[in-house]
Amino acid sequence: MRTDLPPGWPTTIAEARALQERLCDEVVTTGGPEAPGLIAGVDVHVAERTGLTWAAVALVDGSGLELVESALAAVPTGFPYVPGYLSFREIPAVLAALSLLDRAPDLVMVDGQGIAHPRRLGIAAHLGVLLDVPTIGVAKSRLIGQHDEPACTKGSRVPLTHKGEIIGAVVRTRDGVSPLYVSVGHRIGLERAVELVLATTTRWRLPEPTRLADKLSRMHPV
DNA sequence: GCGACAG
DNA sequence: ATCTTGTCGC
Repeated sequence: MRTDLPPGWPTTIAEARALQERLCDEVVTTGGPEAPGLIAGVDVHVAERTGLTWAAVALVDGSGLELVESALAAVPTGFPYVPGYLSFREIPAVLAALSLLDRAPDLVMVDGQGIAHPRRLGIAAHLGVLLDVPTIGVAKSRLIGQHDEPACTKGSRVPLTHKGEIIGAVVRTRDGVSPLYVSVGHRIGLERAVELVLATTTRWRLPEPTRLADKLSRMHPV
């Protein structure tokens, strides 16, 4: 798995936008692992006080959903939060954390959008292209697109559309909780992405890989 | 010009 | 994301 930060990493919005417009053609929106043996969940926390961006990775067994390995890494915060450019703020830390894993994941679930993005390259899609590994975007709120309200029961879903395209699905992962925004990251189809998110969700709103990564990231040293 | 806006 | 305790609900 290629976890090195590519040379010429953008430092300005203009450079970042140019990179997104160039990389979006490399995203593969079909396929997906049938039964992923190892699924990684990633989450990031920015510590304002220390100027550090922490990334946590939770590697979960695809069948039993138990935690098999985890990693935590910090990198100096190098990019501001600008809607549409989240990857430039979080990916450096995420790659650092992924590089610490002993085993490579068959699938990565990212806290954020996949192709449900203005230029179809949200953080999950961007990370997938860099790693050349299947990824799914699992966001807690909407960035772009319109949709109806899904029924309140677990498993209910409605399409998320934008400019006449289906860019994701709004999925109720538990009865009565606010829905998740699931979108294709890389090397997977939307149907498979939604199936895998639901299959890895147990008793909480977030699927296990992402939930465990979130819990871990809240335990960063400082 | 005005409002929206992942984490 | 972050600031932040107790509290409402199942």
